[in-house]
Amino acid sequence: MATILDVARLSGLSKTTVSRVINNHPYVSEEKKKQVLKAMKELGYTPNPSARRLRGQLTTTIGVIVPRIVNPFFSHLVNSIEQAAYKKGYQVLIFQSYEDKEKEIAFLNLLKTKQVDGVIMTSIENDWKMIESYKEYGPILLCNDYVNQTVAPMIRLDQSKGAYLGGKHLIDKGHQKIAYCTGGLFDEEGKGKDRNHGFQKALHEARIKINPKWIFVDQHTIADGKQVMKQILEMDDRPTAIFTGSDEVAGGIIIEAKEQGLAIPQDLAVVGFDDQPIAEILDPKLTTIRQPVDQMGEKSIQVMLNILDNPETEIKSYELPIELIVRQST
Amino acid sequence: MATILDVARLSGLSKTTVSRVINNHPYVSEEKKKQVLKAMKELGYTPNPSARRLRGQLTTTIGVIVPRIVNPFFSHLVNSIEQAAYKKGYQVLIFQSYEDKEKEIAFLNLLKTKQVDGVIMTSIENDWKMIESYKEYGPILLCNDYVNQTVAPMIRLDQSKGAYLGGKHLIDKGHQKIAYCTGGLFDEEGKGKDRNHGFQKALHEARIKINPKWIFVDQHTIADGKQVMKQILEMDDRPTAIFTGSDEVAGGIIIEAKEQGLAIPQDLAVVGFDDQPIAEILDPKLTTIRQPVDQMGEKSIQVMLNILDNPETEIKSYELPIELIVRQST
DNA sequence: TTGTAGGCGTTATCAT
DNA sequence: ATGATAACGCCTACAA
Repeated sequence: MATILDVARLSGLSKTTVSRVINNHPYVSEEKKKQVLKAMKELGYTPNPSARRLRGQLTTTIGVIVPRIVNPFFSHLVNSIEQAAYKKGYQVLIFQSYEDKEKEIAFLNLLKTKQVDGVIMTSIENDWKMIESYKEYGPILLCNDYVNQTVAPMIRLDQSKGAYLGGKHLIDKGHQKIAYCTGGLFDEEGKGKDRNHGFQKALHEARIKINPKWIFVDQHTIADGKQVMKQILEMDDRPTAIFTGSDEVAGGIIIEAKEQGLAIPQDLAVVGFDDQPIAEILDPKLTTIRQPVDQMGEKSIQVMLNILDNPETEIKSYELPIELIVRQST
Repeated sequence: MATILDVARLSGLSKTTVSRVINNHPYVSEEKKKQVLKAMKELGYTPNPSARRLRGQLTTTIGVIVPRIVNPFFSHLVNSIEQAAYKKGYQVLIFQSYEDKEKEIAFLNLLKTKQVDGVIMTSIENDWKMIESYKEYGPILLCNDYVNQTVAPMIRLDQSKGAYLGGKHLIDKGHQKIAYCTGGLFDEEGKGKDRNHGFQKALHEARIKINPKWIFVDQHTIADGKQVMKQILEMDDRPTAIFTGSDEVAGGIIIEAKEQGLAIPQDLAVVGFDDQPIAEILDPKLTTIRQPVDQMGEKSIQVMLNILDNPETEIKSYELPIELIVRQST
């Protein structure tokens, strides 16, 4: 592996001059610059990022933490972040936390050791206090997931509004018996509480009481959705509509419902969340809440680079529009 | 950021001793070991990977190149690779080439500069000759995509057989007018040629002539599939079945066909490729060729670590089983 | 069993 | 405009 010294030797100049050329510093004559460039090419020279980082340079790398990349919502989010970063000359390091606290911390350590200039977290596993302690090593930005106070720059969606829109839509369609399905819990304080609030608000406004039997928590996958549908089928008193926390769960519900001979939306209206590709693939096509993934990525990078450039930037929270997409499942 | 020197000072010992503790070397008394561990914890010390890499250590990091992570096939493949790597204490660096030659090379440079111990390529954009020149810096393993000679360890599937199975299945179902849809070209030598061969073989055996009008090249997405279906509908002489290069394209075809009032499989039988989650979501469920993603990841890591451990290992190619999954779309 | 010193490749500082 | 040198944090001969 060729080093800067090799280039220096071959071009008959000093390491310093070579370094100047590499980094586009001034005070290098055109002539010597050419010599250096030629030597670099001849040797197939590539600067060693480890040495650069060790030397304390910016890494032009941003870390992104997602729970799991196989979740289409996150793979699209990562993609949009990466695209935006690339345009600005930044690389992206993708890391899956698998919803594991320790893995999350392990990744945050990259910030400490200057492997990345900043970290974008699309989900939070540890307590914020734990994560906060890493802020001194570099900016941490929250995209998608968020905490309550504005303790870090956040790119967020009004999840509460999203759930409200979904619930309201079902009510407007004449439903009174509405089930609810979340990836989190139905606690006052747990994961997914904002969506819970929004949903509750919609029902409350219409003076509809929530039936606890129709609340399903910790549901994530297509398989989970099928399971939920099976449970519903066994009930004496069944809901006529269901609001879910993800398009995938909604998909599972629809598939299983059809399998069991139910008609969607006549026998059961279904609302998803995310507007993933699957929403248009399902038959009937899924009514869902659209999360503006591309904008989220774009904005995250914009804010992150801004902070990197100007560390004194005020910490702000940005809210992106979330909207209801009505299709055939309601 | 605390360094090894800080730990040494706090524990009243030398850098060497601290290093020994970090790396679990022998010849450290229990007592001093405890002191060191205590100091490390107190300072929140994390070794700096850049310094380690610069020093020429193994990085316990493996790079994976995929064309695009939003493609579910690749996100699942990456996932399985990462899972397998994690079990062995390795990290995975994910990189998207976006089917761009330069980006691919940029990533291969990480090998040169010892950022990763080895690279797993799930797709190849540049000529093999170009890529081969990076082999001197570390092992390059081909997983999924492959070249013709055994010039590198390869984990591959018999794509030709897969396409043959798909074509044969349609023929067995009584079809004579079979269309073909590929993500590559229909050349003798281009991308996707193995599948082309397999498909051609199946038809050839049944003495069916291929109708060039029914060949669609460079098709990748759901939108592409819809487009293909539209083209078919405009034909006077329509195929009664279609074999596609991906479940997504197949999905687009099915969605559009239903939209236009065609019945699947009565009016058009459809075979996909990959057996992605979407295959079971589609209605009717998709008959497709299953690629054993989990096994591919597992095997790739196994072979990679083996080579890392023992660089003289013979270069071999491993073939994993590919199979036809019959569902409702045929 | 423990410590000293040198070097990995780079860039910033300070000469010249 | 160019060059010598120190320093980033770590590991490992070598010495004690």
